[in-house]
Amino acid sequence: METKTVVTALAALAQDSRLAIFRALVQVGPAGLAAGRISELTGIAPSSLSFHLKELSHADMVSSQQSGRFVIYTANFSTMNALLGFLTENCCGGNPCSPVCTPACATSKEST
Amino acid sequence: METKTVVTALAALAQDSRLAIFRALVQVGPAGLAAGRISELTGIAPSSLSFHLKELSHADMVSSQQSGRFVIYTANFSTMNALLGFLTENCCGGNPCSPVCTPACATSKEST
DNA sequence: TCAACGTTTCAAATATCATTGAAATATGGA
DNA sequence: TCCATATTTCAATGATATTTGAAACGTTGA
Repeated sequence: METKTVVTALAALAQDSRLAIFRALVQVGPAGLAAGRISELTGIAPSSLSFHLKELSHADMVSSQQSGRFVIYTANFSTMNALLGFLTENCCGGNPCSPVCTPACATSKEST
Repeated sequence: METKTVVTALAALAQDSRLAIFRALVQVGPAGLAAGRISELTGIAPSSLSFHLKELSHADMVSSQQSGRFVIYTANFSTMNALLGFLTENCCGGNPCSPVCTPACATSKEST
């Protein structure tokens, strides 16, 4: 995972509305949520929500798929895990300061 | 860990200079680095560095201690771990989507 | 085709952040 | 005490982010 990518991912999460959105999606799991439902749950106005979803999408923290007239958003667990892995990488010069493991969730994949 | 705290921590890391600073501190471990040394390693100008260190410090991502005329900065591993734990919390509604463990490093403590 | 619904785009206003250089502060040694 | 070193503060500038409402877009069902 590149530093630039990590900064983008962190920036995507470093905002009240987006963190709320992302957590809602993480907690609902792979089924995801329609944009309108996210708006209801979080109280974020549709246009503002769309802006933040695009931001999260651009950071690859969420994915979307059209379903009828709904757009379903889901958390990108693989990116989340890559992000978490990056932050603990090379901790203490690579010495085993303590057992480090990569947090994982369903649908996780490889990361660099 | 409160949402507000998490946003602050994420925002602290979501910036090129600060991520570089933090990673340098993570990799050097508990021994830490003097401000001037961080400036050398990262190429960040002293005044800018000081700004970012204050930001990281305010987010409780780093700690500092005076040592002679040097100020030694160290990564706050406990906060980092709390942060990582928060992001994986309640994943998929609390269902065991896969083994989730809290990444850890030396000197880690409790978190909420 | 038409109207309703769900979502996104756009432009403008406001707020916040990052960088710079100069000056200030504090520590240690001659 | 005086000077050099290490770090921080300050003010100003430029750049980015966030929110809002109105309008546009695409999908569905009548």
